Amino acid sequence: MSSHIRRTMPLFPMGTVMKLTDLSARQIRYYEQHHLITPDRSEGNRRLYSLNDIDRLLEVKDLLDQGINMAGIKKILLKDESQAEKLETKESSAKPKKEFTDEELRKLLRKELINAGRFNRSSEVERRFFH
Amino acid sequence: MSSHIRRTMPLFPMGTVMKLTDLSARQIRYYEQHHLITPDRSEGNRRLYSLNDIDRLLEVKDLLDQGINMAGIKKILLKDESQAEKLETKESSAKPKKEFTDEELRKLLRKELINAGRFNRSSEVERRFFH
DNA sequence: ATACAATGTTATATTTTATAACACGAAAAA
DNA sequence: TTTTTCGTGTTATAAAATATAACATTGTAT
Repeated sequence: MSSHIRRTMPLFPMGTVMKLTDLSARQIRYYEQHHLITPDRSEGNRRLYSLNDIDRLLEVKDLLDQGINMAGIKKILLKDESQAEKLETKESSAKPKKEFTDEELRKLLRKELINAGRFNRSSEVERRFFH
Repeated sequence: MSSHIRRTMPLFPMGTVMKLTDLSARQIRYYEQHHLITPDRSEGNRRLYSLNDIDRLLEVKDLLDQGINMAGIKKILLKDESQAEKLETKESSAKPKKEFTDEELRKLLRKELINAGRFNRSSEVERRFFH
């Protein structure tokens, strides 16, 4: 209930997020350009990130480390988001909804990653053996 | 165990701490003058506070709200700290401490900070903001 | 009334962040 | 192979956040 507030509260400036994620400012802003995060702004136009934003950035980093490109990441993360929304509204009207833990969300992600991995495997093979 | 790392990692700049504690920059620096906190510094001399620092600031605030003055607060808070120091030095001399790279420390911290709020009830800040 | 404690306010210097442009290596496309 | 595109680095410039220090203010105790 109030965990939503804590996790969405715009608190952390760029420097803190860079340390927590080991991403460069350039990268973080680039992912924002691609709508993977939408940090709030301070009165003076500085970005303020929430815990959710940082989580998302770490997910993006994971996916990138697995060789998935931005198009794939967008597909995965933004799709998962729309699904979660649908599930939430449906469940909340049906029965007292059960919150997803980050653990469960990550599991969902892994599932989709398998598909993404399959999708990309041939190009990986090409990279390793034909070039 | 590694919660010590998470709670002592210098991460938060002044602005974030002001929001988390509802204290003014003036107040925060004043309490530092009185050695109630000793925040780290960035390469460019900006203060970087840890979760422990923020906890301590909230304690100070509570005590002030109870009408206790700085002298009393110092007595109260610095008393059990000297005890802690004794324990620490005793422990650290007992067994050789394990080496961590900055890289590893951040990774650990990141994990625990992001996942903070699942079982851990040890921190006032976490109780207030991250759970 | 004076002195001190805790905090506010203001001014100035330095650091951090925002924005935008250009650059570059690697991979994809042509 | 040559040309694009992608993801990120780098640099320059402007604005915001922070550091420091001095002086001001309010309340409290002496």
